[in-house]
Parts: sequence; structure tokens; C-alpha cells
Amino acid sequence: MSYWLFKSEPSSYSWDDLIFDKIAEWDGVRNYKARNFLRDEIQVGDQILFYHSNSKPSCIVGIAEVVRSGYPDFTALDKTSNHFDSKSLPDNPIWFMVDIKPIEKLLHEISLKDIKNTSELKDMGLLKYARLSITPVSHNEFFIIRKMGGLE
DNA sequence: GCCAACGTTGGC
DNA sequence: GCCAACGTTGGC
Repeated sequence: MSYWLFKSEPSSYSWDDLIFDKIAEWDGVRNYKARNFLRDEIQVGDQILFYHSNSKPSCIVGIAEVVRSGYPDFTALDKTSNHFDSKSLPDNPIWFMVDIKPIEKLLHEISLKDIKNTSELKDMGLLKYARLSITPVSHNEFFIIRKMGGLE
């Protein structure tokens, strides 16, 4: 099993939206590195740190899980979507997405500042590739954050 | 709202 | 294939 951090701006899609929807289609990712994770690496059962970016403060708020592995992002084919991409074709899609569901909310949120202040977390992808919306998380990092968040 | 970091585009 | 211009992300 692998671990990941997914960023979302709460003004566009928040943890509470995920709770309400029960399952989220993680569409709209338009970065090749993140696309490769979605298409090739992220598997059903992988655990996700759900991160609110551009927030006050930006923080990890909960744990989610992958329920469907990579499949073509249909919003890239939809002319009416803001995520439409004319270069992506039905028989040769460029962009991929997964589905996720919420598992547990952290008892306390872990802010970016908390992460920066924790030496064991200094190599997190979140810090190293600050603008990537999907980053890998190590087993160790995942369990440190669970614990900091007040989960078993 | 500013701006640094960095990915993408397109002219050459 | 280089690189300047431009657009986007996201912390602050």
C-alpha cells in the first residue's frame, strides 16, 4: 500500500464536501507529474492525506482512501468544462483521475507550519515540490502525521 | 494582493 | 533544442 498527499483549495473542494459526497471524482489535475501518479501508481486502498491549500492556515485535515484507480479524466473531453483540453482525445486521453472516499478526520489539523517544524517531516514531497498537487508520502511520514493529528 | 517558483508555450 | 514570455500555484 502507498500513501499520498492530495491538495485541494477548500473554496473549490473541501473535506466537508468530500464527507457530503461520500465519494469524490478527483478530476481536473493538469500537471504531468501528478498525472503519472494518477495513471500509473495510485492504487485502490492507498491512503491519502487530504490537505487544504490556500487556506488559513493551510493544513492537513483528514485521511481518505482510493476506491477507484486511474481512469481517463472525462472533464478533459467536455467542451463545457473549465478543465477541457482539446489535445486530449477519447481514444488517446492525456489526463487521468481516481476516485476517493473519506476515512477519518484528524482530531486536530496539522498546519504547514507544524510540518515545517517537525524534523522527521522535512523531506515531505509537500515541502520539496511545493506546487505539485499530488505528492507521495512515506509510510513513516503518514503515521507521524496520523499521530500528530490525534489518531491511533 | 503580492510575488517566488516553476511548468508550458512558441518563436527562432 | 534553447530560452524568453507568459500563466498558474499557493504561501505569506
